[in-house]
Order: sequence, then structure tokens, then C-alpha cells
Amino acid sequence: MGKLPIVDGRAPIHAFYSSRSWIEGAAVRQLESVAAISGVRAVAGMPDLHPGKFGPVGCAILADRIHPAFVGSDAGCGMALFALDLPARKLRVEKAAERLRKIGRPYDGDIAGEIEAAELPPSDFDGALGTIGGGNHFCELQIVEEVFDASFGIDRQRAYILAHSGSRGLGHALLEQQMSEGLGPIDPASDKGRAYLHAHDHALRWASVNRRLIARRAAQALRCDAELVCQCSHNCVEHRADGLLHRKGAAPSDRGIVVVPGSRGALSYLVEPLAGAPPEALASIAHGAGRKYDRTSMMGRVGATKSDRERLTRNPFGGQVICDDRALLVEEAPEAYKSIAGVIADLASFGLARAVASFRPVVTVKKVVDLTAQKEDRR
DNA sequence: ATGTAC
Repeated sequence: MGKLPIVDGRAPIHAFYSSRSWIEGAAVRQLESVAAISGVRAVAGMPDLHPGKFGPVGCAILADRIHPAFVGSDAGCGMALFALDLPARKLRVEKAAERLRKIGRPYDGDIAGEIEAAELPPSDFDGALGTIGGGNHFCELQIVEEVFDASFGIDRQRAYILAHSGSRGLGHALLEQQMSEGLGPIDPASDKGRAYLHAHDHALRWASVNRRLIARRAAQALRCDAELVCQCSHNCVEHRADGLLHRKGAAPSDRGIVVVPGSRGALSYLVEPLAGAPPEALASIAHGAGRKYDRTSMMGRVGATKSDRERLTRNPFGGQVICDDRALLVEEAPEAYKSIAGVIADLASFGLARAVASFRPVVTVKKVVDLTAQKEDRR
């Protein structure tokens, strides 16, 4: 974060992680820098905390004004879980992977119709609707590993889709605009504040529609239907009675069940946030495993030979990874992430959430390079 | 993170 002014003293930082969650010193320093910013009222660090470009990821920040940097470049990014009417026992990994490959290509359906049906205003970035994007985004076919609480209707006979994506170019343009204006805090009652919140809300709705369309495309590819189980954003800001609550890589704990995914080589957990959670957690929980190692160090850690790449396209459960981008395949290797079991154990021991069910990855779709389209482009 | 800077 660099040097930041300390004006009113420092806001309280509450950490909801133990030593088992591999918290880097750099991430804690970023948290302290945030707490020292004038007008910041409280900071909560989650067990998936790790350093980010504009500040810590895996935290909630309560402030007197809007800080676009705390929302980051992908407002609305989040998780959505869907149940498929597809029997888990009928799944064949190779066949499913072959069918799911097509969702890595641009959506060739009626985007304008989707935008209209969702009552979204048209935008310059609608061409990306229904696509996964890059970075840590994915669409994963999963089966149930274990059900801890049957009352939420998780059915071990069914297959599931987990979509992690965001607002694509829309959120990026929103932060770019703020950066060009100095990236300072904004009074929510000002014209600028209202304009930011309006664009932010648009990005959140767009991202939610995007995740639903990704899941629908996946279901169509698998010749079945998808039914929403839960969805939420983990990059956002909301106006509350006690201030502006920013979540940067933190899921809400006041809107029902939440998926906390592990890496593509680990289980994902559906959790129930607990009503009796301490208020210092700022109505938030962890949003995933959290990065353990930065992207640039991963090539040296996992190797770059053909056999290294082959290993990276499979997961420890016998599942497959679809990722044509070699660098991304390495950067997002399971080894780059913390233990999701440790994150879930921390959430439980601090009284923030309890596990409802766990899921195992069968096929993870990342970036697909369409060779036929490339050839056509060259002509 | 990015219809991805040069």
C-alpha cells in the first residue's frame, strides 16, 4: 500500500485466522495500512487473507466514505452454486470435459436479449456476457463429497456447477475511471458518490447475470438444467447504518448460505454463516482458500516441462482441468493456494460459519483458446 | 482483474 497518512489514529483490526492459515507478513502490513487511513472505522481479516495490488484481499473494511480501491478492479466478482438435474453416478470425466470445453468460447447466443431479460442497461462490455474470464475465475463441475447438514437440500445423487466470475470489462472500466480521478475516498451523498454506487450496482447485477449464464451454458453442454442454490459477490461496497462496508475477497454472512471454494485440486465447502458471529467480523466470512504464493513464483514451484503440464491438467480426484493458457495453468496450480480445510476450521473456531456440505471437482474450466477462430482471424 | 501495455 505504500505510505498512508495517519490522521485520526488507527482503526481496530480484528483477525479471524489462526497460525494454520499461512498469513503473510505483507498481508498483515497491508491490513495495518488500511486501518491507518483517515475515516476507516474497523477492519476484519479473514483466514484467506493475502496481499493484493490495491490492498489486502480476504478482508472487510468499514469506513466513513467509499474507497473504490477497496472494491478493486472486479466489482461484483463472486460465486454461484447450481444443482444440475444430472445424476452424479452418470458422469464420465472425459465426456463431461469434452462437452464443457465449449463454454470457454465466447457466448454466441442472444446477448442483447439476455441483457434485456435481466433488465440491465446495455453497456460497451456486454460482448463478454456468459464468459468466465481470466485470473482465478473458473467454472467447475462438482459432485458431493460429504453432507454435514441435510436440511439445506444438498443431494449427493446430483452433480453441481460452481461459477466464479465477475463483471469483466465493466468493473475494470469502473476502477480505471476512479484511478484517472485520483482514486481517493468518495462521499456517498455527493454526485460522484451516487454515480459510483450506480455503476457499482450495475456491475454487481451484470456479474450475477454472467454467473447464471455461464452455469446455463454449462448445463446446456451437459444436456441438463441448472437450478440456483446460492450466489453472492465478494468484491463490493454497501451503505449501512454504521458506514460504508467494503468487502474485498470476503463473502457476506448476512445473506444465507455461501460457497467457500478450495483450489481446483481441493474440496469446496458450502457453509452456513452463524447468526451469533462477533460483530467485529463486519458481517463477513472468507471467500475461498486465498493465495499462498504469488503468480510470478509459481513457474519455479511447479515446473514447466511437458510432464509438469500434464500433471497440472488433472486433479487429485481423477478430474480434469481445461486450461489452454500455459501460464495460467501454472499460476492457478492447487499449490498456489492455502489449505481450504484450514480456512473452514478457522471460520468454525471463531464462530463465523459451519460446514453444510463439501464438493469435489470433476472438471474445472479455465481459459479455452479457440484454434478454429484464431485460424479464421489470420485469413 | 482487463473486448489485456508495447
